[in-house]
Amino acid sequence: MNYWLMKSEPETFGIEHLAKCPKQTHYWDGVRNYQARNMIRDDMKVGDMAFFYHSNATPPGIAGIMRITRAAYPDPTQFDSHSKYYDPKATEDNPRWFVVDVTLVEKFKHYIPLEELRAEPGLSGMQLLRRGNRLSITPVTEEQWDIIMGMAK
DNA sequence: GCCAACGTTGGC
DNA sequence: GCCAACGTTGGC
Repeated sequence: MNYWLMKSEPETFGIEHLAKCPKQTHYWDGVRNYQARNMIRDDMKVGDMAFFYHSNATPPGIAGIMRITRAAYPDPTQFDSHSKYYDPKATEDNPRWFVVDVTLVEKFKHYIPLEELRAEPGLSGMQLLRRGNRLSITPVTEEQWDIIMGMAK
């Protein structure tokens, strides 16, 4: 089982949006970076757990946790010419972008701001915290997961 | 295949 | 709104 951190801008799709979806489940769309795409397509498995990270928020930080409840399938927004995620080079036979389904597990009572993550010595190796990191999906180690779960209490 | 120009991300 | 970092595009 793997752990992940997934970024989304709460103005567009935040943890409150996921909470209101039927079965608190939705597909995680709009990933348009090949590295992140490959992790979605090849590495994310049903049962994996993920942090829901609010980027471009005030303050940015981790809002809760999700479970991966369906493995990769083609991102429907790539075929929708009205979507901002439309990709004219993608076809149904040869899709370029993928989604997984995520289900809300818990919204943290205590939101963990980025600043707190940076201040935690045990998290110094986290990919999220690396300078210049822009990847919207990053792996998290079990040790990092446990530390952050402890901080959420 | 190089690389300059350009676009995007995301913290501040 | 600024800007550093970095991915993508396209001319050559």
